[in-house]
Amino acid sequence: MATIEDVARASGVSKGTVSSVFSKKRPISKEVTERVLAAAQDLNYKPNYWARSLANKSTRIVGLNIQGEKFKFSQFHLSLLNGVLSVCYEQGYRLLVNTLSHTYQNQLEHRVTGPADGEILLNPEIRDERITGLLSGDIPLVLIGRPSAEFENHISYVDNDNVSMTEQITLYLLELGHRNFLFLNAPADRTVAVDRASGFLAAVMQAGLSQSSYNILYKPDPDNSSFDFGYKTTLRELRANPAITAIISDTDTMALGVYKAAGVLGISIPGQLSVFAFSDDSIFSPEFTPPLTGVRLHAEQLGREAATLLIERLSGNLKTVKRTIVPTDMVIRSSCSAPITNLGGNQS
Amino acid sequence: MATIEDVARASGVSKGTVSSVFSKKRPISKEVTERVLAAAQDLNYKPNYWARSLANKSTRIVGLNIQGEKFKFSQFHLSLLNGVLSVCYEQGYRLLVNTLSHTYQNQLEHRVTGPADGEILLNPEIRDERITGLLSGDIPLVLIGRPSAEFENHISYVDNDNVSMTEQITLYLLELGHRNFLFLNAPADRTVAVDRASGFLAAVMQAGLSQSSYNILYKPDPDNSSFDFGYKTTLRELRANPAITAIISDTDTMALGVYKAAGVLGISIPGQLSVFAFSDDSIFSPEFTPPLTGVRLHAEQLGREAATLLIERLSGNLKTVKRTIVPTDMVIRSSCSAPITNLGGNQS
DNA sequence: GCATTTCATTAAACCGGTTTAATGCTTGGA
DNA sequence: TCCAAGCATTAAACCGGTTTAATGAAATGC
Repeated sequence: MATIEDVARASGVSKGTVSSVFSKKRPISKEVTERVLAAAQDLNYKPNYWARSLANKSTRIVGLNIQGEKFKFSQFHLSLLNGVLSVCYEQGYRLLVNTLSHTYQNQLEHRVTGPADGEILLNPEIRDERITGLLSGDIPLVLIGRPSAEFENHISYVDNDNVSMTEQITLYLLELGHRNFLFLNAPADRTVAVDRASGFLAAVMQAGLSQSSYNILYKPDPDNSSFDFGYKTTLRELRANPAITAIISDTDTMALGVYKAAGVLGISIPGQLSVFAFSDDSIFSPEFTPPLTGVRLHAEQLGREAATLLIERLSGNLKTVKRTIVPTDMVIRSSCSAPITNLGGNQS
Repeated sequence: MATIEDVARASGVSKGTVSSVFSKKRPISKEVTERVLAAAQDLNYKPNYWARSLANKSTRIVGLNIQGEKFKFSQFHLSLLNGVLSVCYEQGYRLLVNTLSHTYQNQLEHRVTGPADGEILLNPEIRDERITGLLSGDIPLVLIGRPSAEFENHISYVDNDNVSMTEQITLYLLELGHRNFLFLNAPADRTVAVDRASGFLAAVMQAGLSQSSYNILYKPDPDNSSFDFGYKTTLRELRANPAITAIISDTDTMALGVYKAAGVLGISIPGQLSVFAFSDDSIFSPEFTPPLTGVRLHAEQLGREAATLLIERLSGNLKTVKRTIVPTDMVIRSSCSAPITNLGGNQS
């Protein structure tokens, strides 16, 4: 590949001039510009990305940091990614997906500064090593999801209002008459799970429910299939406690597992069991049988906002820490209804 | 951020030595290594990615080239991406998603060499400018999907056997007794659409069907929603020609649109209309009502193979052009059956 | 008409690493 | 004991761009 030196020589000017022609950072006479461009064309020259990045101290690359171990993109991430990408597209940024195993990254010969100008970090955990790691390299950082309290005032983030949202949807189910809940929550170490649990608890406490009338279970591991978790857990819990009339599920995929379990058990939705799901972002949930009631998190907008926030910061327009709350909205379809009144009394 | 120079000074050795300690490319005495590492720790030093890439002429970044304009990831791409990422993860490569508008990239000041060591190119079109562009920069290239004939022997690619696959599924529908088809194909400028069309045509010709008994329509634009296209087109075509008994649809999302249209028209699936879909990779299609019959393309494996091929090439183990065919398999569920025998005769 | 400003251009330094060729020191063999 | 080989280390060149300070020519002011 031809270098700037070659072009300079071929067009009889200095490196600096060629540089200016390409970067347009300094005026060059029309005549010289044309001569340089012609030579560049001849030699099929393009400025080298890395040399330029090194000198400019900027790459126009945004990093997407997903948790390391064998991560799989889900429906939710898909929308989120589309949001991030659309902003990158508009702003001329490339997106780098960080996918390196911890063992790889911890090897001495692979420990380097990130190639990106800034990072978007997904699914923050309670004490997230990634945050401290990135913070020490002082590259701009935006989270999607709330960080743990210690960082809350030091990092920009984008999130839904998980606490009050969950409180509201629980109230909705309570008003329908439900008194026995199974809450299939996100993995326990993630802040989103904590927030949803506290919103849920606020509502059930307010309604004066006893501890025995609800059960919060956490998806064991991000690697596990949501569908399987929904299916198996529902099967087990519903057998153990037939009094349950409402299940709140982490995602629509998980809800599908709940549907399947209900089918196996011969339990009708919503007649005998109401199902509610977060993350109603897939095109499929309206087509469930029955159509799924849930809350739309607007993953795409979350992605857009996060990318916008980060790029704002990178371009120097934003100095302070900023928090963006993306509103959610409930979409009521047909998977939740009043429970069949059980005249035989409440067993625990 | 501390540089290698700082560390060298602090530990009383030369830059070269520090470099060797970190890159492990040359032995350094244990004593010196420890001294350097201690100094690096003190200064919170990490080698600079860009500088290293520049000197090494390698970035360990794989590029994913999606077509430029306002691309949205679909369910299919999701699986594909997961496949690519899993290989990157194992091999210590980062993934860069190329998302720059053409207008941006064509600006002189933004025309640079790619930051990636190699590229995976998605959805090749008949005469794909991206291919010639990348080829001239002679960076290694792997396609997912068949390139047009001119490149077929010059580029490695991964693909399904679209022609014979489509022929087979058409034969399957023919054997069920269908004689009037609507084929909702991928966008016309993509090679996959050409291949599927020719497989379809081979089967219907073989069966001696006249031109009036089938209709191939192409999704107008990659930006359009598959769901909407499936819905609106089915509505229109089925009204115009009620003789149609089978619809072959590009994706499961599109099939969902077909379902919806059938619902609106009061047409039962599979009783009055059989629906078949490519790309049965989503977790949702088994849960359609009725469960969708389709062909699994194994998008994740396509992604894995492509990434593997590319990385093999990058590490120098592979010199020649290679072609990988990922087998497909039909998953027969309940959306296709024999058409209701129409004793009233065939209208065109 | 002369001093001054403006302007395009350039040589050299710089970004932060890696690598080559040279250096001096220790080993090993005869 | 002497010379060759092996070894860790270093100074300097290099990767391919950008940028600063200096230069000389043209344009401007009075």
